[in-house]
Amino acid sequence: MLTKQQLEDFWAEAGKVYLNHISIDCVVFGFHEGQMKVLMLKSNNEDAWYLPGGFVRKLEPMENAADRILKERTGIDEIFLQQFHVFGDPDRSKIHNEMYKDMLPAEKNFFGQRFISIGYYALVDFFNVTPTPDDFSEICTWRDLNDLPKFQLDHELIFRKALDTLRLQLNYQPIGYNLMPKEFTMPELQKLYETILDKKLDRRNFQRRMLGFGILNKLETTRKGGAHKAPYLYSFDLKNYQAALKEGLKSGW
Amino acid sequence: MLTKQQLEDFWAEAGKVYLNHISIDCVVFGFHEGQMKVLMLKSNNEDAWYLPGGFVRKLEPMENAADRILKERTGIDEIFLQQFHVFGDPDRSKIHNEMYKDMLPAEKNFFGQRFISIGYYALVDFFNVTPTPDDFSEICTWRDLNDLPKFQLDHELIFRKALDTLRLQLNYQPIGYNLMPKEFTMPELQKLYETILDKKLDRRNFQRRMLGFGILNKLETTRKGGAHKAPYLYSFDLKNYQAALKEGLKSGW
DNA sequence: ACACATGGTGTAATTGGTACACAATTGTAA
DNA sequence: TTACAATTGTGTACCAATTACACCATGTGT
Repeated sequence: MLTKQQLEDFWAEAGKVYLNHISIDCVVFGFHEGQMKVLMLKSNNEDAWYLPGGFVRKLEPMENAADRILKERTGIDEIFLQQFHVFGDPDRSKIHNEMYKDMLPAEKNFFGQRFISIGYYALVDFFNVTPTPDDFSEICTWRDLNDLPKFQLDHELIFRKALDTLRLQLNYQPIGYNLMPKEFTMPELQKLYETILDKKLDRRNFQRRMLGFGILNKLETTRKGGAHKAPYLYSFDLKNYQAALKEGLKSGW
Repeated sequence: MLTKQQLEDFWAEAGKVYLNHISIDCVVFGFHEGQMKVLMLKSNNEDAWYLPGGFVRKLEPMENAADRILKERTGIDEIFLQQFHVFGDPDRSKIHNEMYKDMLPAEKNFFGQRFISIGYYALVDFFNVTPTPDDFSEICTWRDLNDLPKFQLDHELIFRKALDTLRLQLNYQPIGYNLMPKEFTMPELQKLYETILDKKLDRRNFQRRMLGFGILNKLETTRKGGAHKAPYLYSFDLKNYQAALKEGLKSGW
């Protein structure tokens, strides 16, 4: 929760800069050590976590707004973004709306209005991100999908919908390319698919099918260090990948 | 184009009733005599066609707004609606914005602002619809997908995106159920699939696969009248259909 | 040297999709 | 009445894809 002074500092001018009633919420996915992660922020002085978000400048394209918001949270310039759903329930930010209503007169309180929020999901290479809190948060960090905190407002709904969308678009969007690092092993890629699809896949059939798509380059090197046989490294053949996605990766996982 | 008087009558109060910056555009699909149709309106005094649309009341849920708008255009109460994309380009309604700018002072001209439009697609039974013009149109009617007029603003983009979405969701949404009448023949259903997928399908394999899903009831009666063998009539088994859609109709069309 | 966990490759059995052939039904024209 | 054209209903052989599993290779710890 903000003090009255903060509220005035931040938002006295907000209504002049940003479009009223419109907000953006982003679900940023990363993948690290075989686990899917989502970027979240923890409210100042509250045990409530929320998704990176913000507002749209009066003349700014939607995509630019999402880019700008995520550049501030991650440090990344060109980020893979997809609009996936609009969250427009009139009561979705009721708690937020009422939180500050006694501090500021309604016409000065940007937070007091109804917001229709456009949901974007983002896919990033985990190692490129520098999580950076915003003005209302003390922590910005990756959270494991198996260990999620309590969400603020309707942000759990937004997150779930993003994950569902990811699952449905797995064969039509360059999801592997954007979530994996430049070089990766086949078991690592399989883990990503298993997490998104939420089911086990057969190791051998997965490998054969993936290679069959013709979208991977097998590298000379192997990943040393594990206590077992060193797996080969692969990279995506971006050109072939994008060509294959146009038709959809013909596959019923 | 409206007169100044009309503009004042309609929109003097609009800013008090509707959310600023937010609009809804709907792509209403119907199916009749083997052809896909889309519901469109023709502007008063202009050769420009547009999609049914409207605005959201200050405290109204988005879905209710879309329902309300379509009830006015079609007469139908409970309509199958799916949100599919947001159109937020700052210049998307430039023509519209400037059309009335000299008639009314900016603060009174609801049309003068930037609109972020939420796109919904709707699926209706052709026979249940009574196309009804709105205040800015002289004609409201079905247009064949093979004979589309010139679109106003970015409405062609919206229409295309809706059709693409329909294609992608064919195995996950009750598209057949909502577009076909209660009783229909197999060739009629096949025509629908062929239109949405934009390709020919094998008659015999289509029939076998459809029946294999277990989502159709074969009726006793046949459709007489054609100059050929009378085809059987079918109806959807809604319960099985919805159960099957949860998993997605496993099929690569 | 050996066990063990993991990665890489091959193969047989099954399933599912494709491409047809052929019979049945209906209205029309000779 | 009969032949015919157009369309629907059903079956089947072939090919491709998926699944389930076997076996070998490689690196680490004992």
